[in-house]
Amino acid sequence: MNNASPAPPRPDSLSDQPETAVREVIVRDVVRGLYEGRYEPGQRLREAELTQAYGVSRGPVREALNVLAARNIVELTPQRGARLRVLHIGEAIDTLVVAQNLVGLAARLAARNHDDAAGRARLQAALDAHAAFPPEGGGAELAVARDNFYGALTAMAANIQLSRILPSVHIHLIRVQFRPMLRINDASRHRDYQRIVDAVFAGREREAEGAARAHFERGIERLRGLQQG
Amino acid sequence: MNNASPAPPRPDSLSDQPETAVREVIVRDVVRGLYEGRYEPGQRLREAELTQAYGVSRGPVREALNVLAARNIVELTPQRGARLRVLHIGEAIDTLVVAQNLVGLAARLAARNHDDAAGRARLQAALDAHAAFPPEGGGAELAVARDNFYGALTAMAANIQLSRILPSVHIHLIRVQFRPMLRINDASRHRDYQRIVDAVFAGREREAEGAARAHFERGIERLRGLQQG
DNA sequence: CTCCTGATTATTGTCCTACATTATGGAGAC
DNA sequence: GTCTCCATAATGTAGGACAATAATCAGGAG
Repeated sequence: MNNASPAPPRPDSLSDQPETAVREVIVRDVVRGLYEGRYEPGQRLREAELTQAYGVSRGPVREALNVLAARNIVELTPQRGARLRVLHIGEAIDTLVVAQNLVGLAARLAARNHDDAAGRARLQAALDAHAAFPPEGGGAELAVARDNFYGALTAMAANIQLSRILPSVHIHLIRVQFRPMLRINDASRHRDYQRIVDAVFAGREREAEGAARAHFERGIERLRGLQQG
Repeated sequence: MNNASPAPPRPDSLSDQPETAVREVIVRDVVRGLYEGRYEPGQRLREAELTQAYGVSRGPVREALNVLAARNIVELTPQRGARLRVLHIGEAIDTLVVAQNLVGLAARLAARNHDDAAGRARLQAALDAHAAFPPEGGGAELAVARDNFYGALTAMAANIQLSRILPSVHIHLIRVQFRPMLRINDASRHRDYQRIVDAVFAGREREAEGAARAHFERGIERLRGLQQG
């Protein structure tokens, strides 16, 4: 059974573990559903509905809800079930502050590994894919492209814990809720990404970290403005 | 039933959610068991054994395992069950690097809130409790005291996401595995903590962050030495 | 009319049993 | 000695049942 094939093709996802389970299917679909608008923050997730919707029994549904709760996507109150988390603005800012640090760290470490050819290729591909979207482009696919960019960046950082934790920050969920207010256009975001990648490829650690932090700083400032005004 | 009593007493834990469930009892006991040596890394966790040990059915046991997997405490392989995670040295270093950044951030934010009286009190109390242990002191209680220190620090940072994520980094699990190699004595750790607290209380953000980062830097260096040697 | 109280209902938390699916280990063939 | 095939063990899921709790609603006291 020693299959010597080099690497299993898994170009899309950040998940390292081969989660075959139904549970993961549900988890993924809920997250994707948030991107696509099928689910929306605040919505209640009743076990009965989910069992019907996915055609599975309550066991896997409950497990999926637990996973989603662990990832802070749903709020789980003991006898009252699950509800898709609603971020108020303060929490969104908190999230961005944490993400700012972690992505900054990722960029710094990635720059340190700037001679990793596979990492460079993946990062460049993710950047190109992100650029391919039209300025008014789609919601869910763009979100996935952004995830892939951050995934490639953290992969190049070669820090397992970082790869594990950063997705759990769920930057994209902020987007789902605050898209109208943030209105960062795709072009400027792409410029930010490009700047990060340039610094990373050149091995300039501090510049890479700074560029990553600067990108988040804008969103933070904008949300802070909304909070006070 | 609108019980107007102000706040339920929960002074010890970082958990904000009132998890009544059996699941959480198991999760907590496994973590504590790791501190106490009842469980050890690499050990397999069979559902049948856990159902017997805790006197519950497979449902809650499986849910607990999922939660533990989400917190990176157990490794869950699709058809082969759960196993308490074994960190090889590289992963331990990765963990400390991430923790270094996050705790540094926490210290900086805490310093920014240095006028928060309640936060100061809690942090001081945690520091005192940590100091109360004898230099050769107990394992599990000391680990809890350390957790409380970081809990108080992040609480004072007043960043919800940080409070949520930092515990999931599970710095303490490194200790469980690498205690013999690390041999940071309690006195020097306490000095580090004291330095952080001093800077925090004085509101010196950069110094607080630097002190926190320096504390982790030692452990990282030590592990790097082990890795190469 | 409002507020409080008690019963009804909906939903979750847990248990139990059963079966499908998949890894693991060993027996036997070559 | 290596390989194939099968028995065993363990997990993944289904489905039904019941207890416990929260939300809801009806009715009565003031």
